[in-house]
Amino acid sequence: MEHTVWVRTVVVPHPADGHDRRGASVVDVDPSGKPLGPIREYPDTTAAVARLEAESGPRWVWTSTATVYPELLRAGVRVRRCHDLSTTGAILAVRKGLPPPDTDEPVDERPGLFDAAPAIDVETVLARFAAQRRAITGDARLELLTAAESAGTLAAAEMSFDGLPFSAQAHRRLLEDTLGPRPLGHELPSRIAEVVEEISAAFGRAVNPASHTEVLEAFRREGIAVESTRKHVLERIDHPAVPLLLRHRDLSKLFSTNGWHWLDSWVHDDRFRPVYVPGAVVSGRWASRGGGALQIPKALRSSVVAEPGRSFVVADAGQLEPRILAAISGDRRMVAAAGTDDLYAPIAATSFGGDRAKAKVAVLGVLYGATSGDARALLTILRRSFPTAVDFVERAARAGERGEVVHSWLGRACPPAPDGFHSHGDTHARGRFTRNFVVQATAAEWALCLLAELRRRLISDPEAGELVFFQHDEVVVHTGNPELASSHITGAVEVATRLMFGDTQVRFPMDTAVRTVYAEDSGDE
DNA sequence: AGACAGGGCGCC
DNA sequence: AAAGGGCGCCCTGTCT
Repeated sequence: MEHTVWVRTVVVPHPADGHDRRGASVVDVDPSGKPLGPIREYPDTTAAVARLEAESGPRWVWTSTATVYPELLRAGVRVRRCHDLSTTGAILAVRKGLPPPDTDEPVDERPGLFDAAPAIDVETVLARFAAQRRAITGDARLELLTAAESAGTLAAAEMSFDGLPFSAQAHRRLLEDTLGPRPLGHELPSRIAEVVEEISAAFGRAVNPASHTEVLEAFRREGIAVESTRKHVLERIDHPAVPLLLRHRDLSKLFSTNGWHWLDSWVHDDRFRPVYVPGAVVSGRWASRGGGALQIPKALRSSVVAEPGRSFVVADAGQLEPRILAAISGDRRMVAAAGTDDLYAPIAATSFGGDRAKAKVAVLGVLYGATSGDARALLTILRRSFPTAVDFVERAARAGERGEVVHSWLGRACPPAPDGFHSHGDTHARGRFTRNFVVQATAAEWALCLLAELRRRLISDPEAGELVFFQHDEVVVHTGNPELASSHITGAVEVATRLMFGDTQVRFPMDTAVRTVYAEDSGDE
């Protein structure tokens, strides 16, 4: 999280020419991006980075971690710090009101179609870095945001490379128990085929349960008017096909999304290796491409099994977004509530006669912009005792409705409203988006600072284990020493909170569990 | 045949 | 238990 004392070293790998090794141009720069010496040429990028990392451990400046770091990891080379021009550039571009760049592939990494010349030269990289430094320097929050974002790109690449320990055997057992034996070719698993038969029998005719129109049509023939096939709509219908349709949906989801084909594609050597895309969500949250890493269904988590002699420390930040709202709004009573382990309890006591469920609905309504009568009424009650917190998000909502841009705590801008927004757009939807953005984006920043600090600690204390999973407000460390890993998580929470909010009263308690299997044994929340 | 939109679900 | 924000992914159905 430090951003000033290390030397920055720009590294520009030469274009790959089909050989195993490619060279690189390397030059040290000062914090403004001015070269401190000549440009050096190295014949082997990974060897050069490995040596310089061991010697001085600079902050590496490169076009994008996603394109440079994987080949270093494959060669067994890891770095501690970087400045990722791609994700930093995206943050700065959106702050200038430009639409977020396509994050699939950095534009400057795309090789020209016909020329064999370097896709990008050192001068261009130096100029780009200098321009970014000019935009960042002097803004401590933006320094923190971009440093954390870059650290996140390293963590993402490392987690994709290392993978999440996963028992293919346990997963196959789950699939066979639930779906039947693996089908051949394009056949349906036996359990799904049976349910399809039963559904057709219940309707007295062949019905494809995956087709909304066929299902709606089938109900209509039975004299049942139904507007959609959503679960909660179907559940209100008294018909023998309903439980079969819902069962079919569950089985199909498992088969098509996390079935044998998913296992073949994403799990090798008992590691699930998803592709994380840091900062791909407008709020700064990560996305994943393929494998559905950030939507691992609960049912599948019993297949996430630690290696023998090791375990997972699973830690998620409880009630993160309401606590973030307390911190950024500075609402005195909300901050006091967020200083306790269960922030809903004091809010319930203050505003809802001790009814915790009502307090929770009211707070979530504030965060998301409740529209229903019930939740709005609760929101009005909440406002009496917590006016500063409620006003904070309502101001963001009104700014959005006017077509304005809002910012997170560290200065991440939301994308501009689309052209013609006032004439065609749903101003209330935009208001709900900007209202939620200021909280969700700040929560993502807090989590990113936590991740960066935790990563830093785990690198300097290898006994403590490795990061293997990160999902919005949750980290998983795979470790042979869970007590040590837990203590680093606690320390990282404190550092992240201080970096973001200084000496705040708001607490960010982590629900922490040590397990050999990722799945929860029990419980809610 | 391939792109795209919308319904639906499940994750935070 | 609601209902709001953000995603990814699967399916069908329709368009080119």
